[in-house]
Amino acid sequence: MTTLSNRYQAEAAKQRPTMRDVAALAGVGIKTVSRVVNEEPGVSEAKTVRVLRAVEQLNYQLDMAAGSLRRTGRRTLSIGLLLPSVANPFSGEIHRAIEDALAARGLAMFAASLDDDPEREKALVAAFLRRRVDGLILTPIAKSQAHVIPEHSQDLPVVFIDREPNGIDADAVVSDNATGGARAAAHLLSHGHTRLAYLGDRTDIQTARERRRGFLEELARSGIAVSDVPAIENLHDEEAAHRATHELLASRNPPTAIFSSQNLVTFGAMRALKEAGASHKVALVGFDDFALADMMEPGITVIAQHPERIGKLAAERILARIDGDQSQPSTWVVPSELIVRGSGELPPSD
Amino acid sequence: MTTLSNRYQAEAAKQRPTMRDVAALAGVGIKTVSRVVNEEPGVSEAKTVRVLRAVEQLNYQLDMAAGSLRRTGRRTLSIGLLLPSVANPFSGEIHRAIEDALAARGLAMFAASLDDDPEREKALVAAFLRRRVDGLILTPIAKSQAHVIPEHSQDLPVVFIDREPNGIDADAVVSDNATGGARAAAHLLSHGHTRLAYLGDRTDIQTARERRRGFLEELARSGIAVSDVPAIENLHDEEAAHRATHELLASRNPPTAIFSSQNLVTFGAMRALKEAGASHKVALVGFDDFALADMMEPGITVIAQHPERIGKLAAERILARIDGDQSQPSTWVVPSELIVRGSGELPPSD
DNA sequence: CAGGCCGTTGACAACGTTGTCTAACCGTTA
DNA sequence: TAACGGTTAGACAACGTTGTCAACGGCCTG
Repeated sequence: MTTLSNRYQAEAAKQRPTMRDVAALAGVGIKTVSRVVNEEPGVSEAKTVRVLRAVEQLNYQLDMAAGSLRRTGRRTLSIGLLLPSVANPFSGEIHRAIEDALAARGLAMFAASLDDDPEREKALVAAFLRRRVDGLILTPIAKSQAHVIPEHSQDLPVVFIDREPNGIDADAVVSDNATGGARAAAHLLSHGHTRLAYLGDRTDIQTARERRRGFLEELARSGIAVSDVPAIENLHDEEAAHRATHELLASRNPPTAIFSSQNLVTFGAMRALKEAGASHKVALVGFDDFALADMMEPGITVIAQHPERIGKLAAERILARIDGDQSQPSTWVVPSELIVRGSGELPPSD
Repeated sequence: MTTLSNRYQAEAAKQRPTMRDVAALAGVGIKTVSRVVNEEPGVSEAKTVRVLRAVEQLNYQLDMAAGSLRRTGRRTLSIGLLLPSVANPFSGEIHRAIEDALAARGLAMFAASLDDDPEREKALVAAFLRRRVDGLILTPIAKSQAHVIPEHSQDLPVVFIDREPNGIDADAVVSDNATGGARAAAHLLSHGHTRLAYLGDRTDIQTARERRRGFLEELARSGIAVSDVPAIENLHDEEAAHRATHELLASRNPPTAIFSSQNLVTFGAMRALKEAGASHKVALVGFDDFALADMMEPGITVIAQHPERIGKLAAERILARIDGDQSQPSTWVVPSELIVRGSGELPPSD
């Protein structure tokens, strides 16, 4: 029975060849095949050639999973990446920068989207853990990352990106969100604005809170009564931001300058300003750069982040940890940068 | 010696727990643990509870790699995705759509960027094969995919996206590139243009050739002398397209309408038109939609592709193949759509 | 009360690889 | 010639899991 079904399989699907097959064809032991395939030294020229020829002939492909099961350290040469969404251009650039750094080491990347959902964060981390990734790079959203990282994985390298983690002591690579917010405030103030407004993302997102804090603190330092500054939050999509901007413009005492703390919010604000014919009247500074910002009318002044630097740094950190770096975890901050394009330099309209 | 080093390891790094550990703690056999963890039937309520408690207590995580090594069919529950670049928004949307469809089945995705480099295509396909992915979804760039897919992987589900493969008979999901190109031509012709130009991507990219073909064939059908239509190709980035557009506008007999066959090319053309003060004079239709196209002045008319539908279809195909669908491979075509926004409806300027 | 059946359970081998260890072989040297 | 060292080679166990199968106990049936 067993014999029959095995034979059937062998004939029907001609099983994928294993090292044993290669060894048989080359007339050597399987360990010799292993040595050749893994480019280990200590195999004679003659046998190396024979093995390689057999590999070629059978089209043999090493099974890394089987190998890493036995290998000391159990390296799978794969790492897990958890992003807000792979469809998000900012995430995409980080992803690419990480890939470039890790591919050079032969590491493959699992990628997944969290949608800023704490439940997904937990489920996807678990899924990657079950696949025994050598490291984890993630954008946290759950309130705490402590119960997400099982204690037994404490030796698993983890690097957080874009947002700092809570309840776990690990490396993080982030933008200088508060400083960037302050930079936006200072820029608008320097152009004479005194009636400003803040439009921001969900308050459970750490970066949104930081940007708001930096913005408002800078205003306070300059003597603006912060209680009078409209701060409309929890705008998670373009439509919400669009509505909020229209309401702001229609209010009794409309702002002469707006700081939008995230791309989709900036888009919503731009659209509302355009519809209201106020693109050239109300100043706008957005957090995070985007394609075609310079092609708008006026060009959109932004606090640009550097996703490629965030990704590169995160990759360097995870590689260092994988290589055994035991130093104290810490947070790396990638500076943001003001890019002047017109919308942020409009003077107060009255 | 061995005992010593084992004990050392056990104490220093407290090895990740295995089923054996869980079984010992719960006082059951390891097969019972396996059954509980994999939610197989045939385990009494009492033992199930004891096993789950032990799993909890040890923070046990199943090792999927070890499991798939033994499991019949060797499913790894992972699939490989090869895109032009994960940083490319079009690719990102496809990626996301695929992820959404596959995550529901517990499949994880390896993602990698090809950069339209045939060598990378080969290397990355091999890397995914070594990891024994259950399926491969890729955007081909090499001249032939035949030697990329080893014969022994013929039972490996493969779906091509965005471009059709050569030298291998497999499922593909693509946009109607030629029809889209023709649609652009017809649209511009219907607005009275007779002096049109084509700006296109590298000619080794199949979609670029198809878009060009569809565009020119439609012009020919309408009696335009195709030999007089400037077709500037091999524009792979924005800067090249920008230069090409300027040259076009400065030529003796400049076109009154431009068809740009790819996003970066469209951006370059837009920028050149703006600099030349011709945004409202020379009509422009781009292939592929992009964020903020409606916010430009004028809005940019495009032939929109549907990356989310391409991704969804590709995911459905790979799942069907994984589930054993043996039907003849074929190509699914996702229709493109003309989106009218202003730039494509400008009349001939003289 | 014997026999049979069913629901549970766990011992065991096997998946494809790599680490360990011993064997065989070669050429040197005493 | 015997002993030795260095190189090459392969037999074997083990990694953590799942498929197979036999054994157990309880219950029903005749």
